[in-house]
Amino acid sequence: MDFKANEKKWQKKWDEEEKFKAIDFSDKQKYYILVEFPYPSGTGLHVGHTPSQIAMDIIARKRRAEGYNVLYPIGWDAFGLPTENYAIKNGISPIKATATNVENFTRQIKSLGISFDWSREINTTAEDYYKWTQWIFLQFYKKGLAYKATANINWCPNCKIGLSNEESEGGVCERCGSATVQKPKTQWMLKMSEYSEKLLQGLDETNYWENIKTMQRNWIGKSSGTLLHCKLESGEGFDVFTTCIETVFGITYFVLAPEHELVEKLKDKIKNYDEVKAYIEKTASKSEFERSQMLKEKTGCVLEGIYAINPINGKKVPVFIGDYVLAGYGSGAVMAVPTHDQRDYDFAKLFSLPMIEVVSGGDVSTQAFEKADYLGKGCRLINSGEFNGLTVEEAKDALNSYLEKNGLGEKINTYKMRDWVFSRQRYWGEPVPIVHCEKCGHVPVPDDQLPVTLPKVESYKPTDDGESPLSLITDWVNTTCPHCGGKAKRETDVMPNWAGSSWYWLRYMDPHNDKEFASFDKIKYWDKVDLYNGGGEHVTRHLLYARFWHKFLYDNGFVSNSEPFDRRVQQGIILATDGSKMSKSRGNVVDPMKYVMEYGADVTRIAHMFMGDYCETKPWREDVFKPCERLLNRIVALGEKVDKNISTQNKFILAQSIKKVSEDIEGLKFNTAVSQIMVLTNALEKMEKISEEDFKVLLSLACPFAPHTAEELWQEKGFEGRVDDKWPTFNEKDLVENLVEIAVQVNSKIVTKIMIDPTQSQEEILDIVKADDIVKNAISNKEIVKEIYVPKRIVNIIIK
RNA sequence: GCCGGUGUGGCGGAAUGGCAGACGCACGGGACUUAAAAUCCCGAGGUGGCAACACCGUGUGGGUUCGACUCCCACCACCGGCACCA
Repeated sequence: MDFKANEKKWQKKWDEEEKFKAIDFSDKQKYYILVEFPYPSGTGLHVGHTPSQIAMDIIARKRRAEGYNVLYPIGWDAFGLPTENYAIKNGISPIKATATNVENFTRQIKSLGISFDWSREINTTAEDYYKWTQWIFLQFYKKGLAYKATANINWCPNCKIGLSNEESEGGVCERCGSATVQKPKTQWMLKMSEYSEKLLQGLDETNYWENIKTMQRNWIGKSSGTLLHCKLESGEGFDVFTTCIETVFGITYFVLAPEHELVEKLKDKIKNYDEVKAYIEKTASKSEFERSQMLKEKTGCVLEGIYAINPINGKKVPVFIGDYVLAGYGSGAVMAVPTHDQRDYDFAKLFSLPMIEVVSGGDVSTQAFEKADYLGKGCRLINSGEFNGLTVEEAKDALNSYLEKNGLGEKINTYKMRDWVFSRQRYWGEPVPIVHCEKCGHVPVPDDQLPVTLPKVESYKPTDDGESPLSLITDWVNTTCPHCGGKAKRETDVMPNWAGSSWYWLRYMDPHNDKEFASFDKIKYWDKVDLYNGGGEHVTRHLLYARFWHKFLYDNGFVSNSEPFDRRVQQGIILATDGSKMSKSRGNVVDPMKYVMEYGADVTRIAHMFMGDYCETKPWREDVFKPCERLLNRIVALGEKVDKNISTQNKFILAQSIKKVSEDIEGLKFNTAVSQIMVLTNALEKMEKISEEDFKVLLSLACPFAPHTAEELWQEKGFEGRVDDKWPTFNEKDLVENLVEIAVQVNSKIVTKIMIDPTQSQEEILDIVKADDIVKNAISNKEIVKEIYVPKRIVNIIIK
């Protein structure tokens, strides 16, 4: 068969008959499969995209054959830096570049025979899409969850440009290689922290892989502890957060983050303010890179003349600032107990500060005796006044109630997860739909004026002060206030790349709706994404952002379910053939289209799946293409052996294959599913003639992997209907072979192998085994202590 | 440092606690061919042996069990994520 010609033929036919169109409100049970939509880069489809698209296509095709109404959509996550940079460099508009790339991607994906419902194609850069991205942003704004605040951006002092985290990995500018610094800038933020607990709890409602849940839990980083209300000698109050309130008697000093508001307030009382100021400035100018270099090396500065009172015992202790205390976590201040916290210990050594041991059972002469060392070991408090003698666990409770009763503290939870910096100083993104009016302040653009479209300028340049390129397009920036009609300026920041992907699965449900982002009825019908496939790198980014938006929409009555995705799975990363990372700069990127051209889509699809475990990281291999091509050719050749007049002689292997292939597809074990198709093919090849049933089962099982060839052979043989009309089933009783070889062990060593009828009773089988000459010989004159029979597998006779 | 994951022939990889190495690749031998490619058949974990066979084998060391790649404990190596989170 000419695979390639055949593939074109079927792809055209599928297109014409809209075979893969998902039907809203169909009576069939719905099944929603989602792959992360690609970023249409200029380099075309690569092997980072193809395995997941093929794998999910296999599941989609199986589900359709099983009678489901499958939604398997595709679209483009097209805002982003590469396109913007490409556009700047070549002086063409990103819109044009995107259109070209999308066209290219579409052609490539279609050539693989992926059964996407193209009628639902979306593009995050289309005005009728980002209109709704902006609309959702405004819902956040109206609920007080979008606000402006000063946050740091990665700034390259050499290029004079703000960089994304990806562009400044390791604290180095991707463009020029110089060290980046943190530059404060007023930016839009989304109050994601408010959803910490909901995002954490919601994981229990999902069927994500356990490791994905764990990663998100760690990222959210909940910890329970005590907020201790403290006072300075001079009366000013401040809070510290601690998870070890049992050590409160061991406080010998406090440390504030350099950015702590109290420092500025105390300016006049701090005797060494010059020194303090210098330290603060030094901290601020430290780049991410420097900070990571300095890791664990403590620095700090005492606030001379400032003392704080330990609320538990009224003791007066000094106050420091130190950059090991993070402004953004807890209350930005810590109580320091050097005996029971290694960081405090290091700091105390540096400044020769006193130490008080308050939990017994450790040795604090050379290092701290930390909570990981003492928790759950029955250690008791010392040097802690009336709390002496309590175990750590008892002391926690006792101290918390004492503090609460006396208004000195309360139990709280804190989270590592921060609010989301939602501004980018870029061109190619969704404009933030806010207008700045001198009189009215921030004014949201009214719904009927959405979308705020990007100005279609011929060229634009990055600014040299860190502002968005949009700020230079004055025609666009100057506008009128929707509220008072006076002069106003548009917000020039755009949204981050993650915005468009934070709700796209909802748009697929109703992609052409111009009244709402998607109708509630359709959202209710399609419900959760049943199976969501994506990359591991998105677990703490996109996947978390998406859940956040979805939960917000749920809380405001726009969607029907509080979690967007039911099952989340990950494909393994494909490495270069030598096991190194694939990258453009190394020039080792594999182009899957090369294989489609050489072998055709079906062989390429099977080869992708046969390469190894779908979920494991693995190098790309070429040596799987030949055997997969051979497999297809052998299946084609088997067609010649089909004899209408015979019935199957292969009940067992057919049943076994249906079971194995079905289960393996469900379990994402595509490699072993292919193996089983090979096993079945091998078995059928050994036959002189095969029945129609034999061949039909083979084609049906092969269809998700090699749909074009399966369709064609089905038609060629004149079988009824289409190959994927139904998924084959089997009878349990066919799974039982009438003769099985079992191993016979004496004292757990194999002595022989015997053919038995597995339907016989254990007694009968043991009798047959013991009648065997070799076995007889092995157990002669010995006492049989125990006999073990594992059905269809093994007999073990224990003798003494 | 913390949290995940992985470790099996020359290679990719299979194995509900039950015959380790399915299915393939590469390899060797053979058939077809003037020859090659393609295709087909046979062989094959390692060591020793002409052989039957024996011994050794799933990162390392222990343990549980009639029986362990699989379960438990300790450790090593590699990969991924987080990382001064109070």
